[in-house]
Amino acid sequence: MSRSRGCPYTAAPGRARAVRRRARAVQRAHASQRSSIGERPVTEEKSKKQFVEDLTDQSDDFSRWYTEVVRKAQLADYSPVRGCMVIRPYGYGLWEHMQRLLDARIKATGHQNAYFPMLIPESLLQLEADHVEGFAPQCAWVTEGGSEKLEERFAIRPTSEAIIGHMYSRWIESYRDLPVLINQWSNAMRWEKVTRLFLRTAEFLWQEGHTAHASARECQEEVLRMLEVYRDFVETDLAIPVHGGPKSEAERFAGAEMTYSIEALMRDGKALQAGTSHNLGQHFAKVFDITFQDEQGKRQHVHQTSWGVSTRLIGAVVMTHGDDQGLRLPPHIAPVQAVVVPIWRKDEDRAAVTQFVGRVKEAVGERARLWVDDRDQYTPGWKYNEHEMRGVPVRLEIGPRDVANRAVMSVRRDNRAKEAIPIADLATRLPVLLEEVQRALFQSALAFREANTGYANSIEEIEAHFASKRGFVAVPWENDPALETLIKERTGATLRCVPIDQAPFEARSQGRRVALFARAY
RNA sequence: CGGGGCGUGGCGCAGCCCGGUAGCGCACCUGCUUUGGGAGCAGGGUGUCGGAGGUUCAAAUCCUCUCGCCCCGACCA
Repeated sequence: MSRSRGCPYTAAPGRARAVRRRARAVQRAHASQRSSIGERPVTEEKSKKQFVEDLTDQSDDFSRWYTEVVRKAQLADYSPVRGCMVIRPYGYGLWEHMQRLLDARIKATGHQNAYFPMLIPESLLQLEADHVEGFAPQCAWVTEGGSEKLEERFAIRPTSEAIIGHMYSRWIESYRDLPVLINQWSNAMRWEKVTRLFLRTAEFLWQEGHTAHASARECQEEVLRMLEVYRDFVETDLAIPVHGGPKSEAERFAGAEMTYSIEALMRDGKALQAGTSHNLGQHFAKVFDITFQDEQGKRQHVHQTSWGVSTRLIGAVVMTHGDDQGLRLPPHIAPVQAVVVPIWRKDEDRAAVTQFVGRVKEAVGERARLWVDDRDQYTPGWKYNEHEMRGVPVRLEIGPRDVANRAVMSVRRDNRAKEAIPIADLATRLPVLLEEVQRALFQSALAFREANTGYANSIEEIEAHFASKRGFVAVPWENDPALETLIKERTGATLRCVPIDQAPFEARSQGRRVALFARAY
């Protein structure tokens, strides 16, 4: 038969089975005081079998769990350059699906893709004072070309407002040129002191949208439109519930008039900013001289927005859905949606199973991203663990018994529910099953967030909450920078955003608008 | 950027205190038996001990510097 070689996501050599008993024991001792918010009550009941043996439990050391799972599932690896990472095919596959789904939404809202250069002259960066103050310390600089020292050094883009502002000033003359709605998919670099795979790396991949509008009203509409695009994308395709809304002045993007974000809650109870949308007002228009003639022939500065999400979203997926057995990937972005594990004992079985697997592939066709794991050197049990660790949403076991029944045994990754699916039903049942997994992941993340959202009316109550717990705390809020600073000093929690959708808090807020506070990544 | 920890075959580690021919498990290769929750036996290959200097007859081991990773804090997307 034709072996399904060339699956880009094939696992490499397995991992050591030896459990580091001693090391684990030490870790547990150290971790026992830790907040156990990320721990599900049932985890203790692992009864007889540890399905995946060599992964640190989330409740033992969440950071360690994260790093291990990212590397063992082969999402990414460290590079020789400090703070940079190599995104491996399985991780890049996630990114490609995110790109595909988000790009479609960006285009559907009228934007076009373009590409601006990575090198930004220092003089351009310096034009906007807040902007340069925010980013200069984080810039990597190019000072030489070949063997010649450059007259002016270039920053490797930390973000592209400057270069894009420069170009827009040349492209925009009339109100008829507006709005300009451009997005770019690119890399960016920020010289970070502390880095974590995906969450904060020196170089990262992202998209950055940059738009210019004739009016402030239109500009603000764009800001909120894109925030909503992000919310919908992250909730629908990544199955991560988020709160979206404006940030405080303290958390604002360098050079922006107002910053909006979507905020997600990770399983260790820390918040993660998953996307941002900025109203840049006319700051950049003024310093880059981006003007247009309006219908009355009057010269005006444009109003601008910028918005972005990055490969950090991969980290968000890992930390929102992952459990002690490894990743749990949302089917919409899973590089492999269903893995087929063939099983046989005798040669006759093998032939029959192989033939049946071929029919299964045919039946599924393009309805799901299927991979037949027919690698000979691993046992079925080994493959089960491997694919669970890598988060494949559905496993299809096919052995002699299934061939006899003309069915496959499906097992969901999220809850291990088993179901025999007759081959005749597979084409319709599998896509539905994948949608069920997608929804279940969202629901469980939502339930987790609700269980980890508190409510506080005073600094004392906020302190009391963070003394023993993590998660979000909703606080009735009217812009109060002093209180915000106090909360940060006393609890380490920052104002994540003031949710636009206040419905989840109404029951307890008595009509008062709340802001969300949390310790954050 | 401060405090702590760790760098030894592909991975996980022992050896370091007390200097003396570099080891174990897994993985990998070959063969046979296996395959419904990380298979078994037999044989085999694998190391500039993170890097640079120093001390010494001799350094994985002692000293100095340096690079990287992890954790906790401060700072920032």
